[in-house]
Amino acid sequence: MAQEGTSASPGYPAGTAAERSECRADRDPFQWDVREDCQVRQILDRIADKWSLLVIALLDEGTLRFGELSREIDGISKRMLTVTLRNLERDGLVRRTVYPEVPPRVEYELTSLGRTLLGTTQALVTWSEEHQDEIVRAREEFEAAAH
Amino acid sequence: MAQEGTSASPGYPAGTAAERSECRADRDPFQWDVREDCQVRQILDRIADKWSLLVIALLDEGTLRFGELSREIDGISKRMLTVTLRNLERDGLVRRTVYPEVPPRVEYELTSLGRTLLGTTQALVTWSEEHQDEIVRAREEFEAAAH
DNA sequence: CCGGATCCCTAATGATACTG
DNA sequence: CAGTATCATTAGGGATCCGG
Repeated sequence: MAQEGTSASPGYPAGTAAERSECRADRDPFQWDVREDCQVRQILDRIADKWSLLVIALLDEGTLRFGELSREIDGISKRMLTVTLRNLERDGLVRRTVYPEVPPRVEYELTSLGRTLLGTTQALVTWSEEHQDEIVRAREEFEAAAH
Repeated sequence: MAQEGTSASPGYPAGTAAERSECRADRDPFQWDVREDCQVRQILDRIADKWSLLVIALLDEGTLRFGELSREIDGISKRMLTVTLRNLERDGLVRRTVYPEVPPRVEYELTSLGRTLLGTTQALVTWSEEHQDEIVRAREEFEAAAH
């Protein structure tokens, strides 16, 4: 338990308070802060993650159990699903509810914060669907050009 | 040259034609295809990439040279910038122009296809900026709960 | 100045076995 | 069922040197 998660769990450089406050400073106004230790970068790294995007998009449909997510997301391992869900829970995007039954049941759903992300993630998915042909074509051309 | 790129270059399973055609099949209509070998998943993996997002967002401002990108994106190495740019070029999102001068000059800009992604990537960045406080708070609560 | 090719190391991820 | 712990693997990414 020392290198889990897309980023380390407790992590972040010690004294980030000062850095955080001047986070958006001394750059031209049209550009957002791209510094590595910036909140935005860290959040982006979590959201724009291979599995996180899929989980969020799936939870659009409503509450799902661990096993359901596991089956829906082709190729994810139990481990990565756990890690991904924990990170999302940690960031307040997903709520985890344990029902003290036997056999145990655990349900996941988007929080209201998580739901504010839905539009954007869906936009990404939609974009991918709409442009996959163009991209495939571009790849073929690129390959053909024998760069 | 055998393990570069966010995904392998020539890659993709051999006979994907059949799979591709039935790609969106036998699932409920409200759900997109999440299969690992699906185009959408592969494209998503490329777009939702730590560096790709940053590069695309930066190229919003216009044409940039390799060195400029390198300096703007805090923490990226020459190598990863090269790899990222080549992937984006390969997918037809970025155009690379070499000027046969000495010293050489290479410029990168979004293609029209790449520009169709801008709205979405910016939305992601904006979302992150707007909600960073909530997320930081959620993390602190989560940590406090000593889960 | 813009990268390509290599070497190398660490972090990320998969597989498996175990538990409440 | 829903994880956790451990081990093994590998792919991501940095450093460096080289060529155009």
